[in-house]
Amino acid sequence: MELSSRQKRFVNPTEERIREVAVRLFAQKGFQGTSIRDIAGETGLTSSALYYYIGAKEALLLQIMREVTVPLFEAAQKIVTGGITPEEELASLVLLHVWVHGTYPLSTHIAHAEIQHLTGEARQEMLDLRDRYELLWREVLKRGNDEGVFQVHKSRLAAIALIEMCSGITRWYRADGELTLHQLCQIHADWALGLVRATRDGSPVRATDLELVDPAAYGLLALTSGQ
Amino acid sequence: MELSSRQKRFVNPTEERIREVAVRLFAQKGFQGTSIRDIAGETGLTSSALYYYIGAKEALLLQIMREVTVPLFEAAQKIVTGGITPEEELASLVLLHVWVHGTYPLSTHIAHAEIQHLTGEARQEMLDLRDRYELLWREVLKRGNDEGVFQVHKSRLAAIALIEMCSGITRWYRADGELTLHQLCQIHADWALGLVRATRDGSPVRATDLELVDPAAYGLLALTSGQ
Amino acid sequence: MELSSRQKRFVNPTEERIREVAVRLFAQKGFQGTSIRDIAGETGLTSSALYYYIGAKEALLLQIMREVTVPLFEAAQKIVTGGITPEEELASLVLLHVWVHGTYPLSTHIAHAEIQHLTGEARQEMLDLRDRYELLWREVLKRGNDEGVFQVHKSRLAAIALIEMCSGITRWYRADGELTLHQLCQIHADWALGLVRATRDGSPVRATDLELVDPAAYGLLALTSGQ
Amino acid sequence: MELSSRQKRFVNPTEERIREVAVRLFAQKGFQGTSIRDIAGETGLTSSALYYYIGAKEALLLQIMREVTVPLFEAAQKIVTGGITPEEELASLVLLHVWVHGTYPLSTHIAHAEIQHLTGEARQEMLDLRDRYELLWREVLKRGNDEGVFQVHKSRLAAIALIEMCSGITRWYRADGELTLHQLCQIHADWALGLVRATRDGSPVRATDLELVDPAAYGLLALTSGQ
DNA sequence: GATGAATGAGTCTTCATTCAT
DNA sequence: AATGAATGAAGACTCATTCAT
Repeated sequence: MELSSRQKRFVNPTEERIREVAVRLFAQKGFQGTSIRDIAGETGLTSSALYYYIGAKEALLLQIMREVTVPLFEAAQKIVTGGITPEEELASLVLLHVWVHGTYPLSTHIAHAEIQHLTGEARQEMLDLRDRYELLWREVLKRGNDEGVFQVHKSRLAAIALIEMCSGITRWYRADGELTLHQLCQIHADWALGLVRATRDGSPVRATDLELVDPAAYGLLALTSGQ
Repeated sequence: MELSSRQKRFVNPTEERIREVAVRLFAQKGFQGTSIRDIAGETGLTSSALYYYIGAKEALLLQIMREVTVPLFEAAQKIVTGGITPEEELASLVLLHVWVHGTYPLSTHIAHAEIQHLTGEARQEMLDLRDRYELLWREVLKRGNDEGVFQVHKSRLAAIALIEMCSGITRWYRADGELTLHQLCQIHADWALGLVRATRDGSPVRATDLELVDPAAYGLLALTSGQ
Repeated sequence: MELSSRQKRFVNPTEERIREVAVRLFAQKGFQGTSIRDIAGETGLTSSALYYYIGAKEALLLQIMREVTVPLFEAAQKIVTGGITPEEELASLVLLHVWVHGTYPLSTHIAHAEIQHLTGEARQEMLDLRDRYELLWREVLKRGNDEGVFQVHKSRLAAIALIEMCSGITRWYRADGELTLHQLCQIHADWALGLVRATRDGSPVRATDLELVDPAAYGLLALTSGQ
Repeated sequence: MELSSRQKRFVNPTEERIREVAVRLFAQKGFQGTSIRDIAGETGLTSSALYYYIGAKEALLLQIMREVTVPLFEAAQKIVTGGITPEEELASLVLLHVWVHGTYPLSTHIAHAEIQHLTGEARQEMLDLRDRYELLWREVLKRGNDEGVFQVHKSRLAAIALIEMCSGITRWYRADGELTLHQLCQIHADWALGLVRATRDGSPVRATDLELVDPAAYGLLALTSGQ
């Protein structure tokens, strides 16, 4: 699934608009449930004009997925190589994950739910990325376990369970709730530390004990759409 | 979404076969991605024959969803009214949930992922059921909190987080893995107790401390398909 | 290119009508120049009804091609194994070819001109059939040469040249001309004998010298359409 | 079908490149099967740039056809008015035809196969040219017949048959074969003389008996593309 | 219990072409 | 001399569904 030449250039207002609409519709009605004409209609373009920009419906899906999963993965990589304790790493991963999923609940939901509708290389690319992302979590769990800070066997399963738990937020969170996204991040981090039964010096580690960087400060995502 | 007269009767081998195939295909390719002809083809029926049994594609989806969510909800209700401690209730809910999701990963995945493709009353029915199911968990959390056994505020959020965590298993579990489903249930129950920071008499509650009924013993689901 | 199950059955009036129309349109406007809607329109069917019968546009083309090329090839095979002289064989092949191309000028023209629009196995099948057909002619030429009846080197080239010459008739012949198809067959046979400089006992062989079976007598083609 | 002002100028490297690509693609995939974007892609131009040069897709086809059919026709005219014997005329026509078709197999194939995709005047122009070309052959045959050199009645049919026979070469000939084009020309001329049963002074006329100008010497075609 | 035939609306996508710049 | 953006019509094909039999 190569991007058409048009797509390689820098962002362009029409492309942005298309992506915005597509993200909204894919999230609402699913990839298969959204027709090219739906997107064209809400964008104010003809469906042939859409093809000038996107090349194929699947390419649009891939683009939307990449836009949110690639930066998430890269930021997670940086956390893991940062010379901090396992509990800090885990909490940071949670903060990042929840922050990204809370900031871009639609795109992240799509990235999670529509992989099956990619085909060929594109699908493999996304599956690989997901696997590598899970691996990062898994290694943090393993190290925490080895150092006696966590008590969680089956790190692969636990990684999946933790990620799923943190992704649940996309199902209900919208920016105008009573809790700030920052608070939500903290709460989830604390849950994760509880789940892995993190203890340091005999007493449970709480999220509030840790000094963590607010993921908003990373400025890591310059997404123009994909809320 | 009324069931056609035919569908009210007791299970019938052809109907079962249809549901089996549909479950497999819906899980694999999504509801919209699966055509009536796909199902007919794999069942060995004509698509018009299918209509004799199912009435409409959406009715088939609803049936599949109900078949797994209704018994799950009813069993959960029984747990909650059972006069046991909050930690036992929570652990039992987890056991039940993981056991059902591990036993019927395809159907439960569909019930989770395809609600958006139901319309009208059917959709509302499923949304309500999901809400009421979440409410059961939420109340357990609240009681645990009130009794000082759990430390988890935001019980609504925590309920969702726990349920999502326990549902992650459908993404990878198949019956032939190295862990038994029984072990998986225990592991998840322990994680849940950790997450809510369950303590009794000053020390953390572990799943192994509790005497719980094996959900397999409930015999609660007589699903004929929908693995 | 498998035929859909529908197509395997015996001829059916609707299918026949479709094939008739398709043959006429493909011959007139080319395969690519003919749309499914064109065919549907002239058949009085909707384009979706068409798909019930044909499965795919390419399958329709393949069917039309097979219907005329397979019987032609099989009849040619019988001629070549018939224990007659090379000049009789050659003349018989010409008679057969001209007769088939005169009787079904549209289908044969399509079979000749549209091979490139088949893909995959279907294309290979038709190319192979054409090659094997040419081979039959070639072997007749070679044997005639070996026996000193013909003087034509480069039998492969000559075979192609002869076949092309005899196919030219599809460009102009329609049943209502001043010449009967029977006369046309004879004329072409005589040309072919001249081209290969057939001589027997020192004098040129003429088509009228030979006793040949009228190909109409073969009753070989039961084509219902495809004139 | 008027040529745009741009096209009337002398050949230009970009135009040549376009024609080269178009000839290759039209021959390979047919006129309708080749899109303007295909041509643009292989030329390295945008499709709008193409329009600057060609005006319309059909004009490109007409150009390609003219480029090869007009010089062929004009050269044939010169042969016929050249004060030579009918057998020399016929052989010369064959030499010319085979030489042109062997030298430009793609363009000649297109000129033969895609007439139906021209419309209006352009189509008429090409049909007329083809008819006038056939007429030249026909008159040669008639004269040969009248003079008792040929024995071929139905000169119109024979003309078509001969032309088709000589055109068959485009189906397989490429410059790198074992036979030179010169040899091929001779062989075809000899076949033609055999077909019409040319005899002079009681004995068959063979191509090698005649002194003929090598068509390559005419220098008649200054085609820049269209191999 | 089941099917062959059919439909109308819809699917994604490509087409030749235009035109302001 | 060339292009980026756009379009409207059309392309092949699939959809869920119906209904007489």
